[in-house]
Amino acid sequence: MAQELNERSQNILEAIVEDYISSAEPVGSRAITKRHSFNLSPASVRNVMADLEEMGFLCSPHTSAGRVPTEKGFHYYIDSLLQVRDLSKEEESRLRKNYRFKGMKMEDIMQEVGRVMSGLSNYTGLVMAPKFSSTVFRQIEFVRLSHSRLLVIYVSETGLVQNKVIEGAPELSQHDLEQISNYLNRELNGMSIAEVREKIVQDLRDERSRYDQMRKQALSLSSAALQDEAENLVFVSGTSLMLNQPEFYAPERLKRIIQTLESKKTLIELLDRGQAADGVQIFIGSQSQHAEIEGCSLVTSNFSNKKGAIGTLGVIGPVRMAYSKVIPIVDFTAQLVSRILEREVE
Amino acid sequence: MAQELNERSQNILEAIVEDYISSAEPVGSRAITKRHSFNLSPASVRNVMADLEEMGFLCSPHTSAGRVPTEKGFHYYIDSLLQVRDLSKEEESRLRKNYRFKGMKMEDIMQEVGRVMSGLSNYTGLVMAPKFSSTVFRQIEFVRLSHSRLLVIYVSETGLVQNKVIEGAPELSQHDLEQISNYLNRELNGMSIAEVREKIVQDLRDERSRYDQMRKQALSLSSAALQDEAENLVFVSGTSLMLNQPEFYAPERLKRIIQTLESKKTLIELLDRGQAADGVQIFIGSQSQHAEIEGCSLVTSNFSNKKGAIGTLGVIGPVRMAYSKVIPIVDFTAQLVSRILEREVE
DNA sequence: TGTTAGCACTCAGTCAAGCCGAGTGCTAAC
DNA sequence: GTTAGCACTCGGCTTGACTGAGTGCTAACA
Repeated sequence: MAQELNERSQNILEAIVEDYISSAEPVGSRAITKRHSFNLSPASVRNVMADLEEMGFLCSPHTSAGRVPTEKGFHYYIDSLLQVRDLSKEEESRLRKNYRFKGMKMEDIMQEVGRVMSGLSNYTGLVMAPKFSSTVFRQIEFVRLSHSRLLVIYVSETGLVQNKVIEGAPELSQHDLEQISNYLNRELNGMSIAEVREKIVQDLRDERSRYDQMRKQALSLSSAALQDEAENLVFVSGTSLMLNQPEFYAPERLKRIIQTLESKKTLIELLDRGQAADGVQIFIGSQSQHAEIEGCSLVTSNFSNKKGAIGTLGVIGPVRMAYSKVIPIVDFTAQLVSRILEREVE
Repeated sequence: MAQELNERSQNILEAIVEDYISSAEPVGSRAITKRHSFNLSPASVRNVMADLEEMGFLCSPHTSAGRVPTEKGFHYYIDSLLQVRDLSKEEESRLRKNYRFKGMKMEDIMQEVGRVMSGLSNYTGLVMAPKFSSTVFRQIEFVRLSHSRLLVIYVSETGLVQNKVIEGAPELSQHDLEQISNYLNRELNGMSIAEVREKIVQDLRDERSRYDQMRKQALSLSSAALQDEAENLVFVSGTSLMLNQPEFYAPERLKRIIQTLESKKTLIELLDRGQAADGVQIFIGSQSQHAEIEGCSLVTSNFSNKKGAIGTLGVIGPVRMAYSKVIPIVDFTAQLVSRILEREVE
């Protein structure tokens, strides 16, 4: 896979990819020699381009139309040619100025992060909040809504609030509920939801719970409340920016993409895959293995706190994405959000 | 405005509007005589069409292109020609089958309502939850997130959960907070948020609060918590369905529309206007007075419970909307949601 | 007097032909 | 190894002819 290219070929491939990124049009040999000063004639560039095409880095949509980088070409560009420099202090602080989180609850922060990332990059922003089960339990409250309906509210350590309605349990009074929540708040303090789930299963098997009525009720309530809880919260910002991309200007395609952004199911799968590894991840085109976002690339990074709550954020756009601009933005934002989760920044 | 039309003109106008709704193409005289059996020749229809055009109900995009209803034409159609029959029992129950709300929390119900409405109508669904200030207070809880940050959670009587982070108040212990929430839960029970706000202002002026420390703290905390709280929750479903409409297939237009659906600000204004009156409201095209959704119509209806919490839901699509199908859907859904708010249906 | 057949006219859309220009590959000279 | 030159390709644009859907007008008809 990691074919060797001599320096000239590398330079020309890089030039083609960058010109294509900014123009969305096939790049011709003359255009290259004009925009970049290689001291080479178009004819020589053509020779190199022919080689690159043979190696599979480029392809031409038709005989007389210049070349377009293939996915392989983009891969090579990203892996070997693209130099992402870290942001300078000034750039960082300029970026940081876009973010205002003071006094925001968790969902709003996630929303806002997506919005800003999208605004800075000019592509669609995605944020997946930490899986609920990976967050650390902070507090649970019960509110009786009606005779048979009970609202359960959990708060995670990071301030993420989840709530759920459960049916049944009409016999418990507000007083009982308070006792139960006090008990649970004491018992479960500092555990992750995943651990809480485990503990509940164990405790329910435990001998003691057969005799301690309150304990038993508490466990079965929280068990019901934790069942099939929506695991993922995904925030999408800047859907309309997809319309800036000329390559998406086909009715059916656009519809599929917008549907995908709307339904969030595919997005969760995509972001989950990004979560497998650390640092900035890049999925180019077909790598994503989702036909509905064919022609899209995804740049993601994880954010987390020390307690193991992991979320993922990123940017989705055309394969022809301005990676050199997007990567530092995603990288920086992920770090920033991690610090927010740790409450080092407010 | 309410011009008189003889029966023949009415029939022809109705036929044109309906043909145009289903085809999105200008309607010609021959097409009319073919699809509907008026026992009239195309030539006679043309005479009538010319009159209708002169009166402003129709217009022709160009000399040889059939006629398209104007907004005025649509108005007349809706006001005088369209007969919306109520749903039959069977239809109702068929519609009802699409909805499953059991065990859902309020936000999810709102989401789901939008989704189903959109799916049934094939247009984009909008739901605006009752203004927070119009909901009835049920319970308030405080959770300390960090030294200086406090999470406030309110639950409304309908089970709507709102939360907010407030800064400051580091001196209050968890015990203090419990006392305060107990106090507030007792004092504010059954009041609407608007009333709560009023009460807080009055009470803070009240002599007693100067001497009662806890009372004072409680009041100032809840005052901070209620300040500039996001009033409106809007749910949009089926954005991608906008792409089904051929008339929106222009880059800039589509972008504006999707942006509008995304930012929600304009939507709130629109839905607020719908809230002014009871029953199904219809805003046709320029009536909405928002250039960014030029060419769109909006069908809305309010839902509410007896305690005065009012929300609005509806459907947005092209002016050329299948009103006869949409209106009963919106109407029925609004009634259904009202009943859910009253907890007559679960 | 209202209805309709007939006719001339208009105009968007389609299709083919032709031109243009951007781009290529090959070859021969430097 | 580089490059100038040249023949060739092919998509995109323009042009013009044609088609068909539709109109308005007029004159004849019931």
